[in-house]
Parts: sequence; structure tokens; C-alpha cells
Amino acid sequence: MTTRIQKRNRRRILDAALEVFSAQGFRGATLDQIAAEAGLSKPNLLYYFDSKEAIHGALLQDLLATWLDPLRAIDARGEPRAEIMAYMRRKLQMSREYPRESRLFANEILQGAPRLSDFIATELKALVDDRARLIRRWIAQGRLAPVDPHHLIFSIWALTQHYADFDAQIRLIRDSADPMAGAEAFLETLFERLLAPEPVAPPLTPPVSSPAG
Amino acid sequence: MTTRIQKRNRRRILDAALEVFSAQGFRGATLDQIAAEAGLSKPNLLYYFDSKEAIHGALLQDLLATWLDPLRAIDARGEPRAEIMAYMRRKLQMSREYPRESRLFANEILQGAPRLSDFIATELKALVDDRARLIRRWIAQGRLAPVDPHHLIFSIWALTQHYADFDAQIRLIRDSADPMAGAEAFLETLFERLLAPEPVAPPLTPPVSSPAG
DNA sequence: AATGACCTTGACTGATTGGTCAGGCCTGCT
DNA sequence: AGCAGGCCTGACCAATCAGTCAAGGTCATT
Repeated sequence: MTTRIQKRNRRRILDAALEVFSAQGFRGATLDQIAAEAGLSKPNLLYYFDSKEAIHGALLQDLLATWLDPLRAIDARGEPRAEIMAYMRRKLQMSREYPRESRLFANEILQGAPRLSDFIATELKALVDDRARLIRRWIAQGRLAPVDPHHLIFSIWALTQHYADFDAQIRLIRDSADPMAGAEAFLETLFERLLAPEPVAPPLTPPVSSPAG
Repeated sequence: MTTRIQKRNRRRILDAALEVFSAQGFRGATLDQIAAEAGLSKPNLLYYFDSKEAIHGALLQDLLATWLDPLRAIDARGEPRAEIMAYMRRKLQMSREYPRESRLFANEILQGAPRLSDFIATELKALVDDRARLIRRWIAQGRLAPVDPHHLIFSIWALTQHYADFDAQIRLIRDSADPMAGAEAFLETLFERLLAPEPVAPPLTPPVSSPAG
């Protein structure tokens, strides 16, 4: 059973670890930093978690448990453009509310995804492929502009996570106190125009002169 | 003066260091790794460079010397949409040809840009602000759709660099041998639709009933 | 082939780091 | 109050790391 103290200290440690790992990467972070941030001693950290790896693994597990939710929430029965716009908005919201988690993830991928390759190759890939099929169906129905579904998903990831992952750069370039100001409106315009089915010419039935069935 | 051997070994070291730093980050990389990758002994590395910091600094300096070129090359006299499309294509080309440099940069920004804040706050910001003014002028002339220039630039960075920085993830999701296949066509569609001035209604002169000058 | 500058390295050092451990403290229960 | 479990820590260890150094090897020039 888990005591009150355990619950509190595990939470403290994971929060401190998220702060440090997301800012320094796995190898750059030290247990001393995490211990200081958590207000605990280093041996005490190791009383609650077996190792540095274990702390990091627990963080990743927490993250992955909800990482796919926004993508999963795309509803096949909804209106295509509204569904994708809502997905983009959910991802942007995640960047705003959980920038440390986004950077933790980015750090892992940047280093070649050594600890995430299994998750990505199985769970994430399966979900993405499924959503790509759905988008392709929507396109075939003429309800979305014909775009490559994988690249569409990647573009949503890239654009939304950029605001969390490259926050330091954006802050230095924009004078605004809120580096994400205006981002949502911009991305809405961008994806509205990308996905609007209007500019798509209906499938041409070329004026056939040859005898057809 | 620099001898033939110096030139060769410095190049070897910087190439090895780029490989290791871009994959592991500054703190994650070790001189032993770099030495092994370069085929030199660790003391020999330190014969050519004063310290680990010095190697990393030399890499950043090399990178920053050309990092702004694509943005600088936007020509105020050119056709607005063509200029921005060409900029996007140059950035994508950089991600294709120099993914390690892109990841080196991304690593730095992710960690809060400790070694780049000066460059970003001065050189990069000045150039971005200048380009933003140019884009705003183009928009005022009705030659581009009205979009926030800063977000437009950020979106080009996000979308193009994503293919280099998140390469590991993309590889695992796409079966294609070339993770960037189709990226250029997709991004061309995306930015064509975003920037096309057509959907923009001309500035409304509302049917005024009150006396106007 | 001799000279001197340049190049290379094994062996080392001090600092940092992840992790251990024996012992002491606190907390909740009776 | 006393006790048993869970909780906490100073001191320590072995491994790893950036960086040093003295000594020996190599190269171009004469």
C-alpha cells in the first residue's frame, strides 16, 4: 500500500524530475539537481525510485499514457474540417499547458528515440495510420482538400509543438510577454485554407471520345 | 600558419563532434566518444582545441555563419509569394542536407539557448524583424494574404526543421526509406494556399451614409 | 641525416556522478 | 508510552569525465 508521504514525495520527485529532464535532457540532468529541486536528499530520491533511469521511465510512462489522447479523439462521425481543427487546437493547448512534457518528448526524439522507439513503432504508428485512413476517406468524399494525411499530421505536430520546444527562441524574437499570442488565430487560418475543399477541382471526367462502357 | 595536418585533423574533429553533439547534446556528449569517432586520441583532441566547450563553440560559430543565409536571401524586389516559397524550399533543403546542424541547433534551443541567446536576441531578431516589415509591406500592397509575419516565419521554421529534428519519429511511422518524401509537395500546397491573396476581400469601404471628406 | 618544430600518446589527476549502506529518525498504531 | 514499520541521511564507493603532462614520435627543411 502507498502511504500519504509516499504519494506526496513521489509527486514532488516526478515534478522536479520533469523540470530538470525537460530542460537538460536525460544525460544532462543530475540526481543532485533533481533532489535540490524536489527539496529532498539524493539518497531519499533513490529510496522512492530504483535509479535515475526509473525516474525518467516513470515520467515517460505518465506522458505516453495521455500523449495520444488528442489524436484518438478525432471523431470519424464529425465534420472533417472541424475535427482536424479541433485536433490542432487540442495539440496547441497541450503545448501551452504542458510545455515541459513536450520538451521531454522532443529531447527523446532528438536523441534518436532510444527509449520511445517501441511505443512509436507500435502504438503511435498504428493510431497515425488509422487516422490517415480516415482522412483519406474524407478526402475521397470530397469533404477535405486532397493532402497527404501523414504530412498533414506531421505538420500539426510540428507547428504546435514548435511553440513549446522552441519557446526560448520565440521569446527572444518576439517582445510579447506571451510567446504564443496569436498562434491559434494564425494556425486556424493556415489549416482552414489548407483543408478547404473548394479549390479542389472535382475529379475530371475528361471529354471521352472513345467508346466507353 | 596552419599546416596540412592541422587542417585535416581539425576537420575530422569538428565532423566527429557534430555527429556526437547533435545526437547527444552538449552534456550528453563525451570527449572519448568524439575522439573515437574522429579516430584520434583524447589528448590529441585537446591539442587542437582548448576544451570541450571550444569544440562546441567552433561548431556553433560555423553553423551561425550560414544559418541566416536563406532568410537573408529573400529579395524585396522579387515576387512575394515566389520569394517566400523559395525561402521555404531553401530551409527544407537545409534540413535534408544538414540534419545534424539542425539538430545541434534544436538541442541548444531546447535547453534554453544558453549559448545562443545573444545571437538570437541581436542578429536573428534584427533580421526577422526586418523581414517581417517587408512581408507586412507586401501584404499592404495586396500581394500576399494578410497573415502575421512572425508566425509565418515561425511556421516555416517549424515545418522544415521538423523533418530533420524529429527524423527518428518520422522514420518509425512512415515505412518509406526517405522520411522526407513528399514533404516538399505538401509544404508547397500548404503555403500556396496560405499566401494566395485571392481569398482576401479587398479592404471594405463600407457604404458610408455619413458625410466623409 | 640532422635539426627543430610540430604532432601524438600513456598515464595520471581532481571533480562529478549514480548508487550503496548502516544507522538514526519519525509516524501511526496499540 | 512504547513499538514496529516506514522514512531519511551522512558518509562512502566505483565509475566516468574533462583536462594535464612529460616523454617520445614524425615531418619538413636544410
